[in-house]
Amino acid sequence: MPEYCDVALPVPLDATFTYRVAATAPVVGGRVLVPFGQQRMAGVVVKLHDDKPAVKTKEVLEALDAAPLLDAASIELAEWIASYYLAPLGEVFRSMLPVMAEVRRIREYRITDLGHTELYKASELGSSRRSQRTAAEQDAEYAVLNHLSDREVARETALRSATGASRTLLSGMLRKRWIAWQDVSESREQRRVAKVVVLKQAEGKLNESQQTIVEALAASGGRLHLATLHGLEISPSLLKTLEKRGVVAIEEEPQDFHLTSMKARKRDYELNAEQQTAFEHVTSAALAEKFSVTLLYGVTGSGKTAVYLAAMQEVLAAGKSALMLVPEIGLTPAAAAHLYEIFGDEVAILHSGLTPGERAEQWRRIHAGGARIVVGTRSAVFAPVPELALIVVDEEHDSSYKQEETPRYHGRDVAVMRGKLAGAAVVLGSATPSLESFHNAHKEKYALLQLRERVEQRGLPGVELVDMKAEFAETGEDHLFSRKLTEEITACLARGEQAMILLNRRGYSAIVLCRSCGEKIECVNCAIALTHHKGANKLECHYCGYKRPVPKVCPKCASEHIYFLGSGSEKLEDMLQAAFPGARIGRMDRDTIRGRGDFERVLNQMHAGELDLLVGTQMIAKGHDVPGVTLVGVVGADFALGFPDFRAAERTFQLLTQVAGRAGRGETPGRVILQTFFPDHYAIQFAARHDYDGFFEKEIRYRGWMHYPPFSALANVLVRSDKLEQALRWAGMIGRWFEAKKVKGMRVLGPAAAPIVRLKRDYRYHFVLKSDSRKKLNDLLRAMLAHAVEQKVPRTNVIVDVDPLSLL
DNA sequence: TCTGGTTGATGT
DNA sequence: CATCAACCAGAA
Repeated sequence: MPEYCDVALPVPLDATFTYRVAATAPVVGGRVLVPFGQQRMAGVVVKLHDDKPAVKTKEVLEALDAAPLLDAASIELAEWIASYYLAPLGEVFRSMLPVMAEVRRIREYRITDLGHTELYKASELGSSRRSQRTAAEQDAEYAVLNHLSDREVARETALRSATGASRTLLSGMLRKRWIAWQDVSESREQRRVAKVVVLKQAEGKLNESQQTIVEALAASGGRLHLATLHGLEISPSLLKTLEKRGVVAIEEEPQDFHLTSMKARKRDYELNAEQQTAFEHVTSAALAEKFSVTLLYGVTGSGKTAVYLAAMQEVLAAGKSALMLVPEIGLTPAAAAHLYEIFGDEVAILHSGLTPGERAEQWRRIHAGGARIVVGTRSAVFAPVPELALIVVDEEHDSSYKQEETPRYHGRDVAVMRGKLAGAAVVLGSATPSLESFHNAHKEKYALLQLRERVEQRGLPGVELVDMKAEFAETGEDHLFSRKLTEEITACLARGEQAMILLNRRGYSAIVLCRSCGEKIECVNCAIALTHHKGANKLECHYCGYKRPVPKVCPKCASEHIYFLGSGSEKLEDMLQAAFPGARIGRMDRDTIRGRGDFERVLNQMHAGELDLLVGTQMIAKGHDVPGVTLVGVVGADFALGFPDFRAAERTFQLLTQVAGRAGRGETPGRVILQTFFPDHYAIQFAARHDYDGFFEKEIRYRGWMHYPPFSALANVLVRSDKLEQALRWAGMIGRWFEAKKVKGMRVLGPAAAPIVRLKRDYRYHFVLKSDSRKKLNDLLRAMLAHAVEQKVPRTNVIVDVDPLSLL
């Protein structure tokens, strides 16, 4: 047995740690519980060896897995992510393995000699007070000392509930050395147990109802879940009696992971000619047992999902596995129900609503081979399915695939790398492919499949542009919706049809302004104007969540002339209700949709025809068919075009195309009224014509001129500190280092104030790096981080974002 | 990231 | 001289 193991721990350190192997043998790709500083942590073993390290080693406390959780390809994938995105390996594993959370954090306290002395002194001296500490505080401390003096140790949770001591109080006592603590965290078998009734002997006299139970048990092989028997309306006392007589026994067994006992029921999709071609291509790629990437570019409503599902059925039938990634909001309970219907218990659905425990349970089930079809959001790309043949990334352009915290990976790109390592087919699908993916298809790095027709020969909706500048000039009034849109909504309602209205901004009004002194009311933590939320009667920061009451007078000059400018979805709803008093209006934005259930509920109301109008933010644009919607109004979706972001045009085009695609999903053709302040902008023009190819041609040329992706590798380096002076100093220091480096083929822009210069109390400065070579970029970033750490900048205060989607 | 030790400011 | 937050180093 090797003597040492190298362990990747979930801390922001670019290193693995070497431990001595103890009695239980760790395995590469399995977890171990190890002491780390004062704490215990679970980490992943990446190497077993006999090289005595230079540093002193501690011993592994416990090997948590007898068999690897991660195979060689998964470890390689993790290492690729760590290297590509410059993230610590241990943090990558934490994202990959929900079972990393299966450690129960326990801290035990005990009283020290000093603490005993203090307690003794207190009893001797009675109530005398030695210091200015409050009596209440002193009493609380003695309560803790008394509690601890009665026993060897006490767990933190027990101690605190028994004495009511706060965390601050305990840390104060630790400083005075009256008490001491120890981390005794242990692995926790997260598995739920189920009670099972086992038939022991069927002989003997039984009454009728007892006989029923025994027969039921015998019929199902002598074992039945208690829950199943309860379902048959059998009284608990009856079972008790049988148990006492030794006829049955009630045992506990690890909960079976099957959430449903539905069998996969193959469904025949009716595919049109284009879909059929795509289906055949995807299926043969998936069963070819070699790596390939296909971009499935199909207009909204062309039936991409049917192609994926049909291909996944073939994969399943061939005894292999498939993964499907969907954007954050894409997994409604109805969609899940449909998946269960066709894949039965072969599908695992990983949505954002799962608790860590449920997530771990699903992970184990997949790992054990219990589900060969996995559908989920970003992190589902790591699902440990055996014999992976196909990975589908639906809506591959969607920004929710980018993780905005370490490790800052892109789910689509990880999917491609995983496909490469596993020798699987990867299918990227979208009606508005990202520039990167379409470019790759052009260069024939990816195969390209197109679906040009909507299913059932439905046409794409006609789009009419309304120039809001002209509208204002003509009416002399600043209305949220134009005369044209009002007219169309009126007509739509009169026909008894439904409409969706998009305003891509939350809240009531965007800015609160004092007319006297010009003061904008900003967040206390961020350099951001607060948004007025009328319903909640609060001003809210959309970045850090800070809330404050609506002021009656200006906080700066006490003037009463406070104005509310700009409009959000909340105001739009109000205005529409005022303009169309009879209409039933629903709203969909982060303020009205709290859980997945809310999303589903509003969608159902739309389907049932209980709503006439649905207003909302981009949430309403994301791929859900409501056949009754014949009109889509875009009140505001082009704000981004006013900002200096090289992806603004792409994002706006995608949003407009997606939302326009919501119209005319049923029999009746749809119509789109697109209000804009930039009627001549190419993103608007091409979106209005449903001309993705035209947009791509124009945008790709711009990217080329400007050396932006996909023609360069991009990274954003953000330096942050809660002290302005320190942020500036660190940014300056790193800036000078970049300056001195001057790598050929690399451009470093900055340091510059980040677009949001203060966010969540931190001051932020950033650099944008462009490179003609991925390797050069990666090397430079690596060297920069090493330099920053050397210069004592904490690792977490320099954030490297490779392939950033936004430069915030 | 978390923790503990050191240090310098604040205060009795 | 005690107390406390701010700063920093180290984790195997």
